[in-house]
Amino acid sequence: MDADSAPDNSDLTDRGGDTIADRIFDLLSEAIISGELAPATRIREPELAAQYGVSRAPLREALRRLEERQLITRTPRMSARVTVVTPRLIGEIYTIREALEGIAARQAAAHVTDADIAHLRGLLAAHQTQFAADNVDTYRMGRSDDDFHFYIIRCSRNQALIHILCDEYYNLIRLFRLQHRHVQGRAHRAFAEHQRLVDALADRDGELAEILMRRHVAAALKGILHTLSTSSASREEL
Amino acid sequence: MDADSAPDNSDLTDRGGDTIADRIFDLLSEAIISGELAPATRIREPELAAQYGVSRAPLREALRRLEERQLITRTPRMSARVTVVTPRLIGEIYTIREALEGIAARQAAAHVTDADIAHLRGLLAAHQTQFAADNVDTYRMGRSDDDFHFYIIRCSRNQALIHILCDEYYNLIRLFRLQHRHVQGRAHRAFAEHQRLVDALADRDGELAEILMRRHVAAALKGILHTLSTSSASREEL
DNA sequence: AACCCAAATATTGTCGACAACAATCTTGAC
DNA sequence: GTCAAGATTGTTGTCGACAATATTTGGGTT
Repeated sequence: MDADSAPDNSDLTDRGGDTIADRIFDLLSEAIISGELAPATRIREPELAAQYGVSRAPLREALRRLEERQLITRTPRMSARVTVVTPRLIGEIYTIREALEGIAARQAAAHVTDADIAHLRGLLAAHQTQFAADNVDTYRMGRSDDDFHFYIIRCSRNQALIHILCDEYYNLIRLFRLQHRHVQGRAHRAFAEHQRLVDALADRDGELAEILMRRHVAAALKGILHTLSTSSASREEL
Repeated sequence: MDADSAPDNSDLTDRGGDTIADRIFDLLSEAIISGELAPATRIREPELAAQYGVSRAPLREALRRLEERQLITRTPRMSARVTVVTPRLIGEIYTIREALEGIAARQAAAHVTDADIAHLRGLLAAHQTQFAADNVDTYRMGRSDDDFHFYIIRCSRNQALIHILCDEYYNLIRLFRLQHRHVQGRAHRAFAEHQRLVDALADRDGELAEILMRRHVAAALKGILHTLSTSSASREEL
């Protein structure tokens, strides 16, 4: 919208490797979860194609994948729109998350290496220093790789679990946080919970890790619902 | 392969409504989970396009969605292949299923209507007569709508759950059953378990329904692993 | 002034064609 | 006879164009 003149396809054509459709998919995913493409934004294919300097064919393939992941919503002959994540959907997802990340934590306890534990402690340390510096009460959700939850999920070595949680549903959670200016004030408690979780993993205590993770997710949802009920009352209906 | 001459696009062009890409997606899904397109089959786009009498553009969009649902596996510049569901993946999926269908059963107990219960009992009756008639020991998994599990999942009224289980993962389970000639001999026990499950739902006992469903799924996995270990030993390595 | 209907515009869905890359076959050398 | 390198075929990825449908604009009516 603001940059319709410069077709910055440098990133697209330069980086050799996979196809344009795949790269556009990645770029659009980023654009959506970063808020560059705001929720409910109408997506006009020629506009986007021109913006990224590509044809509509690979763009449409990317859109089809985004639709499959619920990042955009399409109706047959009308323009697609960036998905608006409703509180109801977020509740459903967190219910699923609680169960699935619990399983992931349990299985992670069975598969973590000492190097994994070291890496997780490193993430915790980084978060702690970030707290001290920023003095901001938000637990910034990392960019895929450096995210705490992502790492634990991947430690489960369960491909299906990794796919559902990391690829399909975390982006929707991010999208929801984006919409609702989610300042929870739960960061310090979450940090403590993370620490205990890593301790359980270090002990290879899968049962405890599952319980802690389930509580952690449930508490996060509770926090979300709280901020939602206090802020949305003045702003909007559910 | 056997029908390269007759472009049976009658189904495609006639049925008005949604787009060709959507219809091809449905047809290909059916073709894959019915075995018409056997696992590991190489998918050549021009061939399929000619077979269905359409262009490659909508076909590729459909393929992208199939890839996203793991029904086909693609590598950037090479032909796609129908996914081969490994025993490992099936184990992962059943672990997820156990948790998620358990939740679905619990939530279904909170939302089922008397009409739903009646419909479920109708399904049970139909299955019973089918047993008596066919005298075959397989619990034929229905075509989406008339399937027992599908119906319960939908009764949960949880959109995200419905999407993951019905849209994304049940097809993979079907695909696995297709590959492994899954004759479990568990049909009668499964039928009894289904009956108790409906009873629990009729009582609106969510807690019990969840437990029963979890056991039911876990038992199914156990049966699969059993047939796998006894048959694959003589046939194939895992 | 508000509302409804028709022309004009814009956008989507689909198609055929071309370039780049992978797979296969042929040919030649050892 | 076998292996390797080059030519050939086949397939994918991408593009621009066209028809069908949705959206917007403008005009007319109550």
